[in-house]
Amino acid sequence: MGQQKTAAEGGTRESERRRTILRAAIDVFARKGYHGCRIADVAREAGVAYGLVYHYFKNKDELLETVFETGWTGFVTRVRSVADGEGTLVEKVRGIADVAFEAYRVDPRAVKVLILEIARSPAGARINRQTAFVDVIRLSSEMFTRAKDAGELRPDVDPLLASALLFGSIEMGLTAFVVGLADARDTQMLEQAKAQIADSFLHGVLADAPGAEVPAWKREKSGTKSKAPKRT
Amino acid sequence: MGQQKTAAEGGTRESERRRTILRAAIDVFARKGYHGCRIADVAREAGVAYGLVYHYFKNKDELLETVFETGWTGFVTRVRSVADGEGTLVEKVRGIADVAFEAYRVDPRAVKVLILEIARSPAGARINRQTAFVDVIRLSSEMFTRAKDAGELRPDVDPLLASALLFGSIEMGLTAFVVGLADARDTQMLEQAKAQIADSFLHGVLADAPGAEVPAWKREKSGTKSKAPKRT
DNA sequence: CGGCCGGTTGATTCAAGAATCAGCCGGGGA
DNA sequence: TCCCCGGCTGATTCTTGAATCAACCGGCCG
Repeated sequence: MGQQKTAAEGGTRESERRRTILRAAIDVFARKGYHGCRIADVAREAGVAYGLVYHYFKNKDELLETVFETGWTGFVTRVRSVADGEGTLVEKVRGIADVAFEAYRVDPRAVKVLILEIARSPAGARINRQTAFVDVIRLSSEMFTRAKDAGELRPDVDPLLASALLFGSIEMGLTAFVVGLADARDTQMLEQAKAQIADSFLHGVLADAPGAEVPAWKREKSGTKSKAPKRT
Repeated sequence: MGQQKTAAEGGTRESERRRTILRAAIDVFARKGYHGCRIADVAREAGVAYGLVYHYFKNKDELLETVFETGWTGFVTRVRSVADGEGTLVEKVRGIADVAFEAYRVDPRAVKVLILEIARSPAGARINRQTAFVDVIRLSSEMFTRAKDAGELRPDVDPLLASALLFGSIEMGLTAFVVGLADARDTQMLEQAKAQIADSFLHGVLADAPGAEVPAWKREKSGTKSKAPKRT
């Protein structure tokens, strides 16, 4: 490839080739799983010689590690900016769900790899993967702590656990798509899932108790059936 | 190994070995992960000859498969009996959280393997693992559908998604312990987590809107079945 | 008593696939 | 023009660990 990006531009030292390989790795990992594929598969997918993979990555594990860092840091950054930014807890929770689902919309394969191969990487997984994962939980945990102090959160809710539950919901919601339980082609459905995850997390799934004031969460979208809950 | 387990007693001496191996497999998988361990590790852990593992199990994969079936079917059975049994949605949700956390209390290692190695087994995962996993979601999804018809569930909530979210919450809650984010030694904490998961899922995490009636979920311990909608 | 038989052993075999390495190629500087 | 250099190639080597297998117990039955 003639492309002489070279160091001249200083910026992204990352050669085109390297990125191609990374991209191929994501696709292959998503399709056959980390353990279920060989380096040769990645090379073929990238249209590159076997050895070149090793030119850019020390070994197979570093390849996965890089896929992880690439995708994860972006996610963390966005989540952080939401969690640490201005806004009510409700907005922030919605914002975080937004970030996650947007990531999925943009690159479902990458999200699949993150969820399937890394979030639950087997115990052996050295390095920081697990750590990084935990970091986000902590990050959002702090958000909840602040919200709690502000009285936005029920006082008997543990922030750390709340944080875990939020991401658990998001992850499993996404997993439903990843696994094919729900049809990801339907953008509509993505939107709805995102909304419901935030809603359920914030307000619960129960029909409103009789006599309780009906909150306005239904108004967010088509407020059509807004009066429904009222049971006897 | 000298230890002749009094063969005279007849009974299940044969399956005794098998069970020993299975137990060892769970422990080793939990410690080093399926891919991170060799059969030799399992054999050593079980105090058994390498070859014997292959006498009882066709191959490494069948070993994992068996661990899975053993643990999972028990779980599914319990969940089913709760989901299909009598009771309000609130009780059932609590019941399901109960089942999961009890399983963890009884055998944390096994739960760890189920969560880490199987629930999210990489794409390649043959057989029904993924299917079985999806089945529970469906099972509980039906429970939610019924609850929805009975007016217990908010009408704008999708049952399938609700189901995914419930298990997502439970799983991530458990993961917090598995990963060491929370201290599992503290039985107290297990109880609290369990309660909060159900509470959050049912009622949300938000502080009550001003003026709304305050339900009694704060005292999760003492028969909270309070005033949930009566079915039938 | 002897031979059969199922459970048991662990060294040996074998395949997969990770990692290496001896070069090739093409551009650019001398 | 020729040589150097670094990205690039892919056959070869090496490691790992799964799976096999021939032999070994020790009870039990004939």
